[in-house]
Amino acid sequence: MSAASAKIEEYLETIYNMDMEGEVVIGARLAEKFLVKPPTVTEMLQRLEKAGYITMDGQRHVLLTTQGVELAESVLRRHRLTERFLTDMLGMQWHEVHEEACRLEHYISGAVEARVQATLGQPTTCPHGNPIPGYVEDPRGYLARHHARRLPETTGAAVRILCVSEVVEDEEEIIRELHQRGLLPGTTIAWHGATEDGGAIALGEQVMVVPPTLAQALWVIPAEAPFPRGAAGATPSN
Amino acid sequence: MSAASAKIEEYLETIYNMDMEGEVVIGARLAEKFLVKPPTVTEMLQRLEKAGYITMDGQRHVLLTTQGVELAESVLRRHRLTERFLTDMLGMQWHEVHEEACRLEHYISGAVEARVQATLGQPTTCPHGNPIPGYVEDPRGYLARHHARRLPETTGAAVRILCVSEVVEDEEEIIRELHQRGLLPGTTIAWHGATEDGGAIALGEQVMVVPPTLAQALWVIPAEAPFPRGAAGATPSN
DNA sequence: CGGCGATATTAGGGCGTGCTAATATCTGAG
DNA sequence: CTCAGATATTAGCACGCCCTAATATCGCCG
Repeated sequence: MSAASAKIEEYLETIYNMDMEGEVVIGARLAEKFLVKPPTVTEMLQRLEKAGYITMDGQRHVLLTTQGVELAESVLRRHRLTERFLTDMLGMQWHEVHEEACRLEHYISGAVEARVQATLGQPTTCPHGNPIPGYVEDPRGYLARHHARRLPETTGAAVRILCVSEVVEDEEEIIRELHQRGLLPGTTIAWHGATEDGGAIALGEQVMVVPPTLAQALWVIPAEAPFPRGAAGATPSN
Repeated sequence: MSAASAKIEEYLETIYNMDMEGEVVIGARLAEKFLVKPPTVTEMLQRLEKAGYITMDGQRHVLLTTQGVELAESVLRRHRLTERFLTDMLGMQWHEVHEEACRLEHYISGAVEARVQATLGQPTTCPHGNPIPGYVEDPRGYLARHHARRLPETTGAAVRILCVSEVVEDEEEIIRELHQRGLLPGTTIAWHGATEDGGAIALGEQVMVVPPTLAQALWVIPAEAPFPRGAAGATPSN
C-alpha cells in the first residue's frame, strides 16, 4: 500500500515510453537505460510484479498492468508539465529542461500540478512534442494516430517533426544537438537517406548531415497532415 | 566525494535552523524532529561527522563545520526560493508551500535557481519571513540583528511579526492556523500574556487567544523598528 | 553519595537498491 | 540438432536509513 519510490516511477515511465514507441521491453534493455547490471533489473521487476504494476508474459516481455499504466501516465504528466513550466514560465532553453524534469517529476504534488496546468492554459504536449497524459486522449496511441514514423524510415517526402523520442540514451545531449540544428517540433524537413556519417536532412534550402542517433530520435508525420492542435510550441528562441 | 543525499541535506538544514533560532542542537532533539529513534540519529551524526559536515563538541552538541554551513545555506536558499516561486508565480497559498518546498529543495538545480531568482526579482525572504541565504548577508545573524524575540518573551508593547519559526513540529499546520488568524509577517500585534489556553494577542481592535505553540512560533521585532527591506510580502490573499 | 531521568551507543536486524561471480535458459545460425 | 551469444537468475555482499533491545553515560536532585 506504500507509495511508489522514485525508482519505481522511473521504471514504469521508461517501460511506458518504450512500449509507446514500439520497442521490445525486456530486462536487458532496461539495464542499459538505467546503467545498472542485469541482476538489479531482475530484482526490480520482481518487486514491480509483486506490487501489481507489471506482468511478465513468459517471453521475457514486460507488460504494464492497468495500475502500472495509471502510475506511469501520472509521472509522465508531471514530467511534461514540469518541462512546459520550465520553458514557458522560467524561460529556460528547450534542451535544458529534460534532466531537470526527470528529477522533479517525482516530487510534484497534485496541488502544484493543478496550479501549473491552470497557469499555462492546458498545454497538450511537452516542449519536445510528446503528449501530456490527461490532457490528450489515449497518449499511447499518439504516434499511430498521427501516422508518425522515425525519420530514417521515411521515403524522402516532406515531413514535419512531431516529437523527439523519449527512449534514447543521453536524451539531453540529443536534444541539445537538435536545438543547435533548428530541428524542433513543427519544423518541416525531408530525409535524403543514409550517408556514411549518418544521414542527410533537407531543411529549407540547406542540407545537413546528422548522426544516426539524431535522425532515429525524430518522429515525423507527413508535411501535409494537420499538425496536432496545441502541440509543441517551443520556439527557436527557447 | 559523493553528493549529499536528501536526508543529509535535511539534517544540515534542521541543525542550521535550530542553531539560528537559539535552540540546543543535540541528538535527542533531532530524533524528535525527524520522527526517528535515537540510534538512527547516532548513525546519521557519525556519517555527517565523517563526511566533514559537523563536529561534536563533547557536550553532545552538534556544530556545523564551514562545509556544513555552506551546504545548509544552499539547501535553505533553494527551499525559500521555491516557496516564493510557489506563492508569487503559481499563486499558491502561504500555508500550502512549506511541505512542497521541503521535498523540492533537494532537486532544484543551479540553473533553475538562477532563473527563479531572476524572474522574481531578488526576493530577500521566503513568504514566512525567513531570510534567503545568498541574498541576505549573514542569515544566521538575522534574528539578532533585528532584535527579534519570540512573542511570549515580549512585554506587551506593540511588535511586528518578522517571521515564523522553522523549528516547529507540524510547521504546515502552524502556518495554516496563523494564516486563518491573519498573523502574517509585517503584521503589528501586541502580546497580552499567557492564559490557560495559551496566550492573548491584540490585533488592531480585537484580541484573540492562541495556543502556546502558535505564539512561540512567532519571531517579532519592536513595532517602531524599520521592517527589513524587501522582507515578507505575502499578502493575506495568499 | 546514590539514584533517576534524559541521553547516547552498541548489537543485531530489515528493506531498497546496487554490485560481482557463477549458473541457467533461450534463441538463432550453422 | 547443436552450440554460441544474448538474456536471466541465484547466491552472496555492500551501503543508506530505519528498527528493537540492551547497555552505557551524563547531570541533577535529594
